[in-house]
Amino acid sequence: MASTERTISDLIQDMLDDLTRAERQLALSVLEGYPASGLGPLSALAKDAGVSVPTVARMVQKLGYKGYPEFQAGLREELKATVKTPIAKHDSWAEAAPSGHILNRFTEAVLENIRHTLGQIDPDTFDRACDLMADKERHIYIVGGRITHTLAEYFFLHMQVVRPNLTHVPSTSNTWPHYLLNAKEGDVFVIFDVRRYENNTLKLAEIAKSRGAKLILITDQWRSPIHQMSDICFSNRIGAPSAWDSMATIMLLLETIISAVQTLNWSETKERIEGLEDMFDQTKLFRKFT
Amino acid sequence: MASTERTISDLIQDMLDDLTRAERQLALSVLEGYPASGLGPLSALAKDAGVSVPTVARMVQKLGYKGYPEFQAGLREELKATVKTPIAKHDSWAEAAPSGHILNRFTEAVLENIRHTLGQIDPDTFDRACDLMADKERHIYIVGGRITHTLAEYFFLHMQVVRPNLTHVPSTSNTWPHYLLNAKEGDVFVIFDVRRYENNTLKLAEIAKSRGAKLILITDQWRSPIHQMSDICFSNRIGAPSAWDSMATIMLLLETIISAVQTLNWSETKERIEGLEDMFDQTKLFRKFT
DNA sequence: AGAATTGTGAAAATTTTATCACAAGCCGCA
DNA sequence: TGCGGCTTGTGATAAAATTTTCACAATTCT
Repeated sequence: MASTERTISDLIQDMLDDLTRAERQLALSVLEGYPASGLGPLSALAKDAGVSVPTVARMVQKLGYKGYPEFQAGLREELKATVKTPIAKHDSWAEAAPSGHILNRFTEAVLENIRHTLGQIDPDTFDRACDLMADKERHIYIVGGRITHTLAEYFFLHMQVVRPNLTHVPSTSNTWPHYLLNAKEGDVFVIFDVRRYENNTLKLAEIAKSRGAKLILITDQWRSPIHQMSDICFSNRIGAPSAWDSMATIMLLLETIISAVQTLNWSETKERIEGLEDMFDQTKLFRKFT
Repeated sequence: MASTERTISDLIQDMLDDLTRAERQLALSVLEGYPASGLGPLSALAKDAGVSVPTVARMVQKLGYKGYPEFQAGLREELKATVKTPIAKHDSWAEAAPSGHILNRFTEAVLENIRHTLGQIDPDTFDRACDLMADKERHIYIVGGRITHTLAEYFFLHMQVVRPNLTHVPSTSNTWPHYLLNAKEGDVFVIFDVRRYENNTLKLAEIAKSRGAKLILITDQWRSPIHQMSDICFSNRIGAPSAWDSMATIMLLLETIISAVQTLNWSETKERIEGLEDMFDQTKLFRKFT
């Protein structure tokens, strides 16, 4: 490389703060498909980023290039240089950090968790679970424990938009017996229980089961004892280089479920979502869609 | 042309034997600086390979492309795909599910998010942030918004064990002005703000800043407006095939931070953890671990 | 309301591509 | 050696695409 070690990507990143809306939109688009997106025609890039052609032209000059072709030449130069590096292997995620840095170690572990967890999920079971949760006739109770109640809440928050008829039950609270009074046959309990498994939650599961409810369990690889009575059980690998376990994989699973359920109920929940979005939409950050 | 696994490089190599002298010369030149050399102007490539312009034009058509631009488009396409980590290209994560299944689509998107996000984190910044959060002299305020308050709570929950002196402030609540009364110079605000950015949170950040606090912002790729006044900013890619964004990447980041901070304070953390464990054991909240 | 930013549409300048006819070069073969 | 057949380069040119720039309107921000 002729000039310096600084890549165009770095250059753009540093400028990111001083850019205006459209420019940032463009910059992010360039970084998004880096470097391929910058190697096509200018007009294609503009359309891709959702900005106008002149914006791209102005931006390129702001970056210090005389014109778009020169900018492209820079990208190609860089590309040629990186391919030469034998490091093409991706053993480091935070590329700027040494491979032993916690950023890389942790990420590596979580990815391994994801691979393991997803590899074990039976899609039919998954679909069945989603069907259950999409069924608006059934009331859904979402039960979280000491650590998992934040996950439960997150799940609740989103499911609330997708469908009516659900309740968030913190198993740590002592009010949960009241909720159970209303539980009826066919209702669904989505129960979070990871180590150390909580007695409260177990009790709650037992009672719910005895009342004829369906139990969907979200647990770890060692499986909460609840799994013996649960109808559907998702076990997630949660190990991490930390004093605690990682819930990131569970988060991924939850979001996937939300997405699936939302799709199942799409026609009916679309309006709910749009209404909500409108209510919360205060930002002018994005161009209006036309 | 789109769906097959065959790269243009393969295609060229296979043809290599049937080519004439000038064509082979060209082909080798393309492979030499693959793919950068093919992404410049046709004339540059010709000169590079030491062949004439028409030779390149003829060759490209021999490869089955309608013209040089189309050939370039193919290269770019390929480049875009290669940039995806081998791990992310794995098209079936839930191996039993078809590759179009939401389980695979969502997972792939999240992995791509992780790759992007981690790739942009500067490890020095990360370390600096962790140092700040490990400093027990500073009081730490953790601020979440409408969606992110669950993340904030999760973060709070764990940081609480690692160190004293921290407060969880839900920006949605109207009680937060009270918290600010106590904020003093040198304190740290960890602020969560993803689209759609919340005015409450922005106001809170402004006031905190004006009182001399350090601001650590956790936001999305578009960056909350708060980033202009923040001392440290982590931007996470959060796009997903869903009506909502995915917080899984943020979760990963948070857990990594927790792990790093915990390591910094280990001697003290250890005792706190043990104390906590004892307390929970005594109250029999958990089943015995065997 | 005024300033800054951005998009529109278009036209002009430039570059790039595609092609052509033809000469020059290379090769095997008699 | 010299002859055809094929390949390749030259130089020129037409066609196409791309870049660059402009003025002005729309918009967003302050």
